[in-house]
Amino acid sequence: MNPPRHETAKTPSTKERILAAAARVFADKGVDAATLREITDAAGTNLASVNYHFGSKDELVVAALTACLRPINQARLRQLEACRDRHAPAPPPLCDVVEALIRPMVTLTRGLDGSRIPIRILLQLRSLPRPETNAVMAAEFDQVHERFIEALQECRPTMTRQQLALRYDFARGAAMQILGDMDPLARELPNLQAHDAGLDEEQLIEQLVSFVVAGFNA
Amino acid sequence: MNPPRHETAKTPSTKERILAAAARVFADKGVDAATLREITDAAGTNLASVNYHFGSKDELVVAALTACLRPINQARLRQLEACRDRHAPAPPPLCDVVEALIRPMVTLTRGLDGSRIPIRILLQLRSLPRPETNAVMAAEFDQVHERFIEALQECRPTMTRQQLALRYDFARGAAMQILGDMDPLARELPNLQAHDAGLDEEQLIEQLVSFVVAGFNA
DNA sequence: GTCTATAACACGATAGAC
DNA sequence: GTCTATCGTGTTATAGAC
Repeated sequence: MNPPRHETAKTPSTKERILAAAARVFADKGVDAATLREITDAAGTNLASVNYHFGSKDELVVAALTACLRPINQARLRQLEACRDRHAPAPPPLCDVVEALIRPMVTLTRGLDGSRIPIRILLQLRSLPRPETNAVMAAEFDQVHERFIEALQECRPTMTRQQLALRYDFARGAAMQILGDMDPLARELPNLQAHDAGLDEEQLIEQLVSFVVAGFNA
Repeated sequence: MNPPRHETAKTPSTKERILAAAARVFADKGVDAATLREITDAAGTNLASVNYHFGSKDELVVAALTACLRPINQARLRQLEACRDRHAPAPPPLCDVVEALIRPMVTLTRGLDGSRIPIRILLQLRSLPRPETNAVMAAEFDQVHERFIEALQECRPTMTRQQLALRYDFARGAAMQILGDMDPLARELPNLQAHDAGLDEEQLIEQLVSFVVAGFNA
Protein backbone atom coordinates (compact mmCIF):
# COMPACT_ATOMS: atom_id res chain seq x y z
CA MET A 1 0.00 0.00 0.00
CA ASN A 2 2.82 2.43 0.74
CA PRO A 3 5.62 2.20 -1.81
CA PRO A 4 9.01 3.58 -0.81
CA ARG A 5 8.43 6.94 -2.43
CA HIS A 6 9.62 10.40 -1.59
CA GLU A 7 6.26 12.14 -1.59
CA THR A 8 7.63 15.56 -0.81
CA ALA A 9 10.95 15.23 -2.59
CA LYS A 10 12.11 18.07 -4.79
CA THR A 11 12.95 15.81 -7.68
CA PRO A 12 9.76 14.36 -9.15
CA SER A 13 9.65 10.69 -10.12
CA THR A 14 9.86 9.57 -13.71
CA LYS A 15 6.11 8.98 -13.70
CA GLU A 16 5.42 12.53 -12.52
CA ARG A 17 7.83 14.01 -15.03
CA ILE A 18 6.09 12.11 -17.80
CA LEU A 19 2.68 13.40 -16.65
CA ALA A 20 3.85 17.01 -16.61
CA ALA A 21 5.60 16.77 -19.96
CA ALA A 22 2.58 15.03 -21.48
CA ALA A 23 0.22 17.81 -20.42
CA ARG A 24 2.43 20.42 -22.06
CA VAL A 25 2.99 18.50 -25.27
CA PHE A 26 -0.70 17.57 -25.54
CA ALA A 27 -1.59 21.24 -25.12
CA ASP A 28 1.02 22.39 -27.63
CA LYS A 29 0.62 19.84 -30.39
CA GLY A 30 -2.73 18.22 -29.73
CA VAL A 31 -3.40 14.83 -28.19
CA ASP A 32 -3.39 13.10 -31.55
CA ALA A 33 -0.36 14.76 -33.05
CA ALA A 34 1.71 14.53 -29.88
CA THR A 35 4.21 11.71 -30.10
CA LEU A 36 5.48 9.65 -27.21
CA ARG A 37 9.03 10.44 -28.31
CA GLU A 38 8.44 14.16 -27.89
CA ILE A 39 6.98 13.59 -24.43
CA THR A 40 9.74 11.30 -23.24
CA ASP A 41 12.40 13.65 -24.58
CA ALA A 42 10.84 16.54 -22.66
CA ALA A 43 10.61 14.36 -19.56
CA GLY A 44 14.24 13.26 -19.86
CA THR A 45 13.44 9.59 -20.21
CA ASN A 46 12.91 7.08 -22.98
CA LEU A 47 10.12 5.72 -25.11
CA ALA A 48 9.68 2.43 -23.31
CA SER A 49 9.13 4.03 -19.90
CA VAL A 50 5.70 5.29 -20.97
CA ASN A 51 4.49 1.80 -21.66
CA TYR A 52 6.08 0.59 -18.44
CA HIS A 53 4.34 3.21 -16.26
CA PHE A 54 1.07 3.73 -18.12
CA GLY A 55 0.58 0.78 -20.47
CA SER A 56 -0.27 2.72 -23.62
CA LYS A 57 -0.58 6.19 -25.05
CA ASP A 58 -4.35 6.21 -24.41
CA GLU A 59 -3.91 5.48 -20.73
CA LEU A 60 -1.28 8.20 -20.49
CA VAL A 61 -3.79 10.60 -22.08
CA VAL A 62 -6.42 9.83 -19.46
CA ALA A 63 -3.95 10.12 -16.59
CA ALA A 64 -2.41 13.37 -17.83
CA LEU A 65 -5.71 15.09 -18.59
CA THR A 66 -7.17 14.09 -15.24
CA ALA A 67 -4.12 15.36 -13.36
CA CYS A 68 -4.30 18.60 -15.35
CA LEU A 69 -7.99 19.38 -14.87
CA ARG A 70 -8.82 18.07 -11.40
CA PRO A 71 -7.15 20.84 -9.32
CA ILE A 72 -9.24 23.52 -11.00
CA ASN A 73 -12.52 21.82 -10.24
CA GLN A 74 -11.47 20.99 -6.69
CA ALA A 75 -10.76 24.67 -6.09
CA ARG A 76 -14.08 25.66 -7.62
CA LEU A 77 -16.04 23.33 -5.37
CA ARG A 78 -14.05 24.45 -2.33
CA GLN A 79 -14.73 28.11 -3.07
CA LEU A 80 -18.41 27.43 -3.77
CA GLU A 81 -18.86 25.56 -0.52
CA ALA A 82 -16.99 28.27 1.39
CA CYS A 83 -19.25 31.02 0.09
CA ARG A 84 -22.36 28.92 0.76
CA ASP A 85 -21.25 28.27 4.33
CA ARG A 86 -20.50 31.95 4.82
CA HIS A 87 -24.07 32.97 3.97
CA ALA A 88 -26.02 29.90 5.18
CA PRO A 89 -28.87 29.47 5.62
CA ALA A 90 -29.45 32.34 3.18
CA PRO A 91 -28.53 31.69 -0.46
CA PRO A 92 -25.11 33.12 -1.44
CA PRO A 93 -25.00 36.25 -3.60
CA LEU A 94 -24.90 35.55 -7.32
CA CYS A 95 -21.60 37.35 -7.76
CA ASP A 96 -19.93 35.07 -5.22
CA VAL A 97 -21.14 31.96 -7.03
CA VAL A 98 -19.93 33.32 -10.35
CA GLU A 99 -16.59 34.21 -8.86
CA ALA A 100 -16.22 30.68 -7.46
CA LEU A 101 -16.70 29.44 -11.02
CA ILE A 102 -14.32 31.86 -12.66
CA ARG A 103 -11.50 32.69 -10.25
CA PRO A 104 -9.90 29.22 -10.23
CA MET A 105 -10.05 29.15 -14.05
CA VAL A 106 -8.06 32.37 -14.13
CA THR A 107 -5.59 31.91 -11.30
CA LEU A 108 -4.84 28.18 -11.50
CA THR A 109 -4.38 27.73 -15.24
CA ARG A 110 -1.37 29.99 -15.80
CA GLY A 111 2.06 28.41 -15.97
CA LEU A 112 5.26 30.20 -15.05
CA ASP A 113 5.70 31.32 -18.65
CA GLY A 114 2.14 32.66 -18.90
CA SER A 115 0.92 29.69 -20.89
CA ARG A 116 -2.56 28.34 -20.23
CA ILE A 117 -2.11 24.60 -20.62
CA PRO A 118 -5.38 23.48 -18.99
CA ILE A 119 -7.34 26.03 -21.00
CA ARG A 120 -5.85 24.88 -24.29
CA ILE A 121 -6.49 21.27 -23.31
CA LEU A 122 -10.10 22.03 -22.39
CA LEU A 123 -10.71 23.82 -25.69
CA GLN A 124 -9.16 20.86 -27.44
CA LEU A 125 -11.34 18.30 -25.66
CA ARG A 126 -14.39 20.37 -26.58
CA SER A 127 -13.46 20.77 -30.23
CA LEU A 128 -12.44 17.14 -30.74
CA PRO A 129 -14.76 15.05 -28.61
CA ARG A 130 -13.66 11.43 -28.42
CA PRO A 131 -15.11 8.68 -26.23
CA GLU A 132 -11.99 8.34 -24.08
CA THR A 133 -11.58 12.05 -23.44
CA ASN A 134 -15.33 12.55 -23.02
CA ALA A 135 -15.16 10.04 -20.19
CA VAL A 136 -12.49 12.16 -18.49
CA MET A 137 -14.61 15.28 -18.99
CA ALA A 138 -17.69 13.61 -17.53
CA ALA A 139 -15.78 12.35 -14.52
CA GLU A 140 -14.16 15.72 -13.85
CA PHE A 141 -16.92 18.18 -14.72
CA ASP A 142 -20.44 16.78 -14.46
CA GLN A 143 -20.65 16.90 -10.68
CA VAL A 144 -19.17 20.40 -10.62
CA HIS A 145 -21.69 21.70 -13.13
CA GLU A 146 -24.52 20.08 -11.19
CA ARG A 147 -23.48 21.76 -7.96
CA PHE A 148 -23.06 25.16 -9.55
CA ILE A 149 -26.43 25.02 -11.23
CA GLU A 150 -28.00 24.03 -7.91
CA ALA A 151 -26.36 27.03 -6.27
CA LEU A 152 -27.55 29.30 -9.08
CA GLN A 153 -31.04 27.91 -8.62
CA GLU A 154 -30.88 29.00 -4.98
CA CYS A 155 -29.72 32.48 -5.97
CA ARG A 156 -32.40 32.89 -8.64
CA PRO A 157 -35.34 30.65 -7.65
CA THR A 158 -37.68 32.20 -10.22
CA MET A 159 -35.53 31.25 -13.22
CA THR A 160 -35.88 27.82 -14.81
CA ARG A 161 -33.14 25.27 -14.47
CA GLN A 162 -32.64 25.22 -18.23
CA GLN A 163 -32.26 28.97 -18.44
CA LEU A 164 -29.74 28.93 -15.63
CA ALA A 165 -27.85 26.11 -17.33
CA LEU A 166 -27.83 28.10 -20.56
CA ARG A 167 -26.39 31.21 -18.96
CA TYR A 168 -23.96 29.12 -16.94
CA ASP A 169 -22.75 27.82 -20.30
CA PHE A 170 -22.40 31.36 -21.64
CA ALA A 171 -20.35 32.28 -18.58
CA ARG A 172 -17.94 29.40 -19.02
CA GLY A 173 -17.58 30.24 -22.70
CA ALA A 174 -16.76 33.87 -22.03
CA ALA A 175 -14.04 32.87 -19.59
CA MET A 176 -12.59 30.18 -21.85
CA GLN A 177 -12.44 32.61 -24.74
CA ILE A 178 -10.45 35.34 -23.06
CA LEU A 179 -8.15 32.90 -21.29
CA GLY A 180 -7.44 31.17 -24.58
CA ASP A 181 -6.61 34.53 -26.14
CA MET A 182 -4.24 35.36 -23.27
CA ASP A 183 -2.05 32.34 -23.94
CA PRO A 184 1.29 33.38 -25.43
CA LEU A 185 0.80 30.89 -28.25
CA ALA A 186 -2.54 32.38 -29.26
CA ARG A 187 -2.93 34.68 -32.21
CA GLU A 188 -2.83 38.32 -31.14
CA LEU A 189 -6.16 40.02 -31.70
CA PRO A 190 -6.68 43.63 -32.73
CA ASN A 191 -7.40 46.11 -29.92
CA LEU A 192 -7.01 43.42 -27.26
CA GLN A 193 -3.61 43.56 -25.59
CA ALA A 194 -4.26 40.26 -23.90
CA HIS A 195 -0.69 39.01 -23.88
CA ASP A 196 0.73 42.18 -22.45
CA ALA A 197 0.69 43.32 -18.87
CA GLY A 198 -2.19 45.60 -19.84
CA LEU A 199 -4.61 43.27 -18.10
CA ASP A 200 -3.84 41.74 -14.73
CA GLU A 201 -5.66 38.74 -13.36
CA GLU A 202 -7.68 40.56 -10.71
CA GLN A 203 -8.99 43.06 -13.23
CA LEU A 204 -9.87 40.23 -15.57
CA ILE A 205 -11.79 38.36 -12.86
CA GLU A 206 -13.64 41.57 -12.01
CA GLN A 207 -14.51 42.19 -15.67
CA LEU A 208 -15.68 38.63 -16.20
CA VAL A 209 -17.77 38.51 -13.04
CA SER A 210 -19.48 41.83 -13.71
CA PHE A 211 -20.21 40.85 -17.33
CA VAL A 212 -21.64 37.48 -16.34
CA VAL A 213 -23.67 38.74 -13.38
CA ALA A 214 -25.23 41.42 -15.57
CA GLY A 215 -26.01 38.75 -18.14
CA PHE A 216 -27.72 36.59 -15.53
CA ASN A 217 -29.80 39.53 -14.44
CA ALA A 218 -30.85 40.40 -17.99
CA MET B 1 -10.30 33.15 -67.01
CA ASN B 2 -13.55 31.26 -67.39
CA PRO B 3 -13.03 27.51 -67.34
CA PRO B 4 -15.74 25.33 -68.84
CA ARG B 5 -17.41 24.71 -65.50
CA HIS B 6 -21.02 24.12 -64.59
CA GLU B 7 -21.28 26.73 -61.85
CA THR B 8 -24.85 25.90 -60.94
CA ALA B 9 -24.74 22.19 -61.71
CA LYS B 10 -26.29 19.80 -59.23
CA THR B 11 -23.32 17.47 -59.21
CA PRO B 12 -20.34 19.20 -57.64
CA SER B 13 -16.90 18.77 -59.15
CA THR B 14 -14.30 16.50 -57.64
CA LYS B 15 -12.53 19.52 -56.23
CA GLU B 16 -15.70 20.72 -54.51
CA ARG B 17 -16.45 17.26 -53.16
CA ILE B 18 -12.97 17.07 -51.69
CA LEU B 19 -13.40 20.46 -50.04
CA ALA B 20 -16.71 19.49 -48.45
CA ALA B 21 -15.46 16.10 -47.30
CA ALA B 22 -12.28 17.68 -45.93
CA ALA B 23 -14.22 20.17 -43.80
CA ARG B 24 -16.27 17.38 -42.25
CA VAL B 25 -13.35 15.05 -41.60
CA PHE B 26 -11.21 17.90 -40.22
CA ALA B 27 -14.04 18.81 -37.86
CA ASP B 28 -14.63 15.20 -36.82
CA LYS B 29 -11.09 13.93 -36.38
CA GLY B 30 -8.99 17.04 -36.18
CA VAL B 31 -6.80 18.52 -38.88
CA ASP B 32 -3.75 16.56 -37.74
CA ALA B 33 -5.41 13.21 -37.24
CA ALA B 34 -7.47 13.44 -40.42
CA THR B 35 -5.95 11.35 -43.20
CA LEU B 36 -6.16 12.08 -46.87
CA ARG B 37 -7.40 8.54 -47.44
CA GLU B 38 -10.40 9.16 -45.18
CA ILE B 39 -11.19 12.40 -46.99
CA THR B 40 -10.89 10.93 -50.47
CA ASP B 41 -13.00 7.92 -49.49
CA ALA B 42 -15.73 10.28 -48.22
CA ALA B 43 -15.45 12.33 -51.41
CA GLY B 44 -15.66 9.24 -53.60
CA THR B 45 -12.30 9.77 -55.22
CA ASN B 46 -8.73 8.61 -54.72
CA LEU B 47 -5.63 9.64 -52.87
CA ALA B 48 -3.77 11.14 -55.80
CA SER B 49 -6.57 13.54 -56.69
CA VAL B 50 -5.85 15.64 -53.60
CA ASN B 51 -2.29 16.26 -54.70
CA TYR B 52 -3.48 16.92 -58.23
CA HIS B 53 -6.05 19.55 -57.19
CA PHE B 54 -4.38 21.07 -54.13
CA GLY B 55 -0.71 20.11 -54.19
CA SER B 56 -0.40 18.91 -50.59
CA LYS B 57 -2.36 18.26 -47.45
CA ASP B 58 -1.37 21.66 -46.02
CA GLU B 59 -2.76 23.49 -49.02
CA LEU B 60 -5.97 21.48 -48.78
CA VAL B 61 -6.24 22.52 -45.14
CA VAL B 62 -6.00 26.20 -46.00
CA ALA B 63 -8.50 25.91 -48.84
CA ALA B 64 -11.03 23.90 -46.84
CA LEU B 65 -10.88 26.09 -43.74
CA THR B 66 -11.20 29.25 -45.77
CA ALA B 67 -14.20 27.91 -47.68
CA CYS B 68 -15.77 26.83 -44.40
CA LEU B 69 -15.33 30.08 -42.46
CA ARG B 70 -15.69 32.81 -45.07
CA PRO B 71 -19.49 32.68 -45.55
CA ILE B 72 -20.10 33.33 -41.84
CA ASN B 73 -17.96 36.44 -41.78
CA GLN B 74 -19.37 37.72 -45.05
CA ALA B 75 -22.87 37.46 -43.57
CA ARG B 76 -21.75 39.20 -40.40
CA LEU B 77 -20.29 42.15 -42.29
CA ARG B 78 -23.36 42.34 -44.52
CA GLN B 79 -25.70 42.41 -41.53
CA LEU B 80 -23.53 44.95 -39.70
CA GLU B 81 -23.46 47.28 -42.70
CA ALA B 82 -27.21 46.88 -43.18
CA CYS B 83 -27.98 47.91 -39.62
CA ARG B 84 -25.55 50.82 -39.80
CA ASP B 85 -27.15 52.05 -43.01
CA ARG B 86 -30.60 51.69 -41.47
CA HIS B 87 -29.75 54.05 -38.61
CA ALA B 88 -27.21 56.37 -40.24
CA PRO B 89 -26.06 58.94 -39.40
CA ALA B 90 -26.97 57.93 -35.84
CA PRO B 91 -25.02 55.00 -34.36
CA PRO B 92 -26.87 51.70 -34.54
CA PRO B 93 -28.38 50.28 -31.34
CA LEU B 94 -26.05 47.97 -29.43
CA CYS B 95 -28.43 45.04 -29.66
CA ASP B 96 -28.41 45.24 -33.47
CA VAL B 97 -24.62 45.17 -33.59
CA VAL B 98 -24.53 42.20 -31.24
CA GLU B 99 -27.14 40.40 -33.29
CA ALA B 100 -25.11 40.98 -36.47
CA LEU B 101 -22.23 39.25 -34.71
CA ILE B 102 -24.20 36.33 -33.36
CA ARG B 103 -27.01 35.50 -35.78
CA PRO B 104 -24.80 34.26 -38.64
CA MET B 105 -22.84 32.10 -36.17
CA VAL B 106 -26.08 30.43 -35.15
CA THR B 107 -27.95 30.14 -38.42
CA LEU B 108 -25.10 29.47 -40.88
CA THR B 109 -23.10 26.86 -38.99
CA ARG B 110 -25.67 24.08 -38.72
CA GLY B 111 -25.52 21.23 -41.20
CA LEU B 112 -28.51 19.19 -42.27
CA ASP B 113 -27.82 16.68 -39.51
CA GLY B 114 -27.55 19.38 -36.85
CA SER B 115 -23.76 19.20 -36.76
CA ARG B 116 -21.79 22.41 -36.32
CA ILE B 117 -18.75 21.86 -38.50
CA PRO B 118 -17.51 25.47 -38.64
CA ILE B 119 -17.90 25.82 -34.88
CA ARG B 120 -15.90 22.70 -34.16
CA ILE B 121 -13.25 23.82 -36.63
CA LEU B 122 -13.06 27.26 -35.04
CA LEU B 123 -12.69 25.76 -31.57
CA GLN B 124 -10.00 23.52 -32.97
CA LEU B 125 -8.05 26.36 -34.57
CA ARG B 126 -8.18 28.23 -31.29
CA SER B 127 -7.07 25.30 -29.16
CA LEU B 128 -4.25 24.22 -31.48
CA PRO B 129 -2.80 27.38 -32.97
CA ARG B 130 -0.37 26.64 -35.79
CA PRO B 131 1.27 29.13 -38.14
CA GLU B 132 -0.59 27.92 -41.23
CA THR B 133 -4.03 27.93 -39.62
CA ASN B 134 -3.33 31.18 -37.77
CA ALA B 135 -2.76 32.75 -41.17
CA VAL B 136 -6.21 31.61 -42.27
CA MET B 137 -7.74 32.97 -39.08
CA ALA B 138 -6.03 36.33 -39.50
CA ALA B 139 -7.15 36.59 -43.12
CA GLU B 140 -10.74 35.67 -42.33
CA PHE B 141 -11.33 37.33 -38.96
CA ASP B 142 -9.10 40.31 -38.25
CA GLN B 143 -10.95 42.74 -40.48
CA VAL B 144 -14.31 41.56 -39.15
CA HIS B 145 -13.24 42.07 -35.55
CA GLU B 146 -11.90 45.50 -36.39
CA ARG B 147 -15.18 46.58 -37.96
CA PHE B 148 -17.29 45.26 -35.11
CA ILE B 149 -15.16 46.97 -32.48
CA GLU B 150 -15.42 50.21 -34.44
CA ALA B 151 -19.21 49.85 -34.49
CA LEU B 152 -19.26 49.10 -30.77
CA GLN B 153 -17.15 52.19 -30.20
CA GLU B 154 -19.84 54.23 -31.94
CA CYS B 155 -22.55 52.65 -29.78
CA ARG B 156 -20.65 53.22 -26.54
CA PRO B 157 -18.31 56.17 -27.08
CA THR B 158 -17.51 56.50 -23.38
CA MET B 159 -16.04 53.01 -23.08
CA THR B 160 -12.39 52.38 -23.94
CA ARG B 161 -11.47 50.41 -27.01
CA GLN B 162 -9.78 47.78 -24.87
CA GLN B 163 -12.81 47.29 -22.69
CA LEU B 164 -15.02 46.96 -25.74
CA ALA B 165 -12.59 44.46 -27.25
CA LEU B 166 -12.63 42.50 -24.01
CA ARG B 167 -16.42 42.26 -23.87
CA TYR B 168 -16.57 41.54 -27.59
CA ASP B 169 -14.32 38.59 -26.80
CA PHE B 170 -16.63 37.46 -23.99
CA ALA B 171 -19.57 37.63 -26.39
CA ARG B 172 -17.89 35.47 -29.00
CA GLY B 173 -16.89 32.99 -26.31
CA ALA B 174 -20.43 32.67 -24.98
CA ALA B 175 -21.77 31.96 -28.46
CA MET B 176 -19.01 29.49 -29.31
CA GLN B 177 -19.60 27.61 -26.09
CA ILE B 178 -23.31 27.00 -26.49
CA LEU B 179 -23.01 26.22 -30.20
CA GLY B 180 -20.28 23.71 -29.46
CA ASP B 181 -22.51 22.08 -26.87
CA MET B 182 -25.38 21.88 -29.35
CA ASP B 183 -23.40 19.76 -31.79
CA PRO B 184 -24.67 16.18 -31.81
CA LEU B 185 -21.14 14.91 -31.25
CA ALA B 186 -20.69 16.96 -28.11
CA ARG B 187 -20.99 15.50 -24.67
CA GLU B 188 -24.48 16.01 -23.23
CA LEU B 189 -24.41 18.33 -20.25
CA PRO B 190 -26.61 18.09 -17.17
CA ASN B 191 -29.70 20.33 -17.14
CA LEU B 192 -28.97 21.62 -20.63
CA GLN B 193 -31.07 19.89 -23.26
CA ALA B 194 -29.03 21.46 -26.01
CA HIS B 195 -29.29 18.61 -28.50
CA ASP B 196 -33.03 18.31 -28.22
CA ALA B 197 -35.66 20.49 -29.78
CA GLY B 198 -36.00 22.18 -26.39
CA LEU B 199 -34.11 25.16 -27.74
CA ASP B 200 -34.78 26.57 -31.17
CA GLU B 201 -32.40 28.89 -32.98
CA GLU B 202 -34.44 32.07 -32.62
CA GLN B 203 -34.76 31.59 -28.88
CA LEU B 204 -31.06 30.95 -28.65
CA ILE B 205 -30.19 34.11 -30.56
CA GLU B 206 -32.53 36.06 -28.30
CA GLN B 207 -30.96 34.57 -25.17
CA LEU B 208 -27.43 35.23 -26.39
CA VAL B 209 -28.15 38.80 -27.47
CA SER B 210 -29.88 39.72 -24.23
CA PHE B 211 -27.09 38.15 -22.15
CA VAL B 212 -24.37 39.94 -24.08
CA VAL B 213 -26.09 43.31 -24.24
CA ALA B 214 -26.66 43.23 -20.48
CA GLY B 215 -22.98 42.35 -20.05
CA PHE B 216 -21.91 45.30 -22.20
CA ASN B 217 -24.08 47.59 -20.13
CA ALA B 218 -22.68 46.31 -16.81
C1' DG C 1 13.25 0.39 -13.48
C1' DT C 2 15.74 1.84 -17.48
C1' DC C 3 17.25 1.64 -22.06
C1' DT C 4 18.37 -0.04 -27.15
C1' DA C 5 16.81 -2.16 -31.09
C1' DT C 6 13.34 -3.54 -33.90
C1' DA C 7 8.87 -5.23 -35.42
C1' DA C 8 4.38 -4.00 -37.51
C1' DC C 9 1.88 -0.57 -39.40
C1' DA C 10 -0.11 3.99 -41.37
C1' DC C 11 0.92 8.18 -43.33
C1' DG C 12 1.82 11.73 -47.31
C1' DA C 13 3.68 12.09 -51.65
C1' DT C 14 4.64 10.57 -56.27
C1' DA C 15 5.55 7.94 -60.62
C1' DG C 16 3.38 6.40 -64.47
C1' DA C 17 -0.47 3.89 -67.01
C1' DC C 18 -4.90 5.15 -68.88
C1' DG D 1 -8.41 14.28 -64.92
C1' DT D 2 -8.37 9.87 -62.76
C1' DC D 3 -6.52 5.87 -60.72
C1' DT D 4 -3.12 1.97 -58.97
C1' DA D 5 1.02 0.80 -56.99
C1' DT D 6 4.78 1.97 -54.42
C1' DC D 7 8.53 4.60 -51.94
C1' DG D 8 10.33 6.77 -47.85
C1' DT D 9 9.33 8.31 -43.34
C1' DG D 10 7.48 8.38 -38.75
C1' DT D 11 4.53 6.23 -35.51
C1' DT D 12 3.23 2.92 -31.37
C1' DA D 13 4.30 -1.05 -29.14
C1' DT D 14 7.36 -4.62 -27.60
C1' DA D 15 11.28 -7.92 -26.93
C1' DG D 16 15.20 -8.49 -24.40
C1' DA D 17 19.86 -6.85 -22.39
C1' DC D 18 21.38 -4.44 -18.27
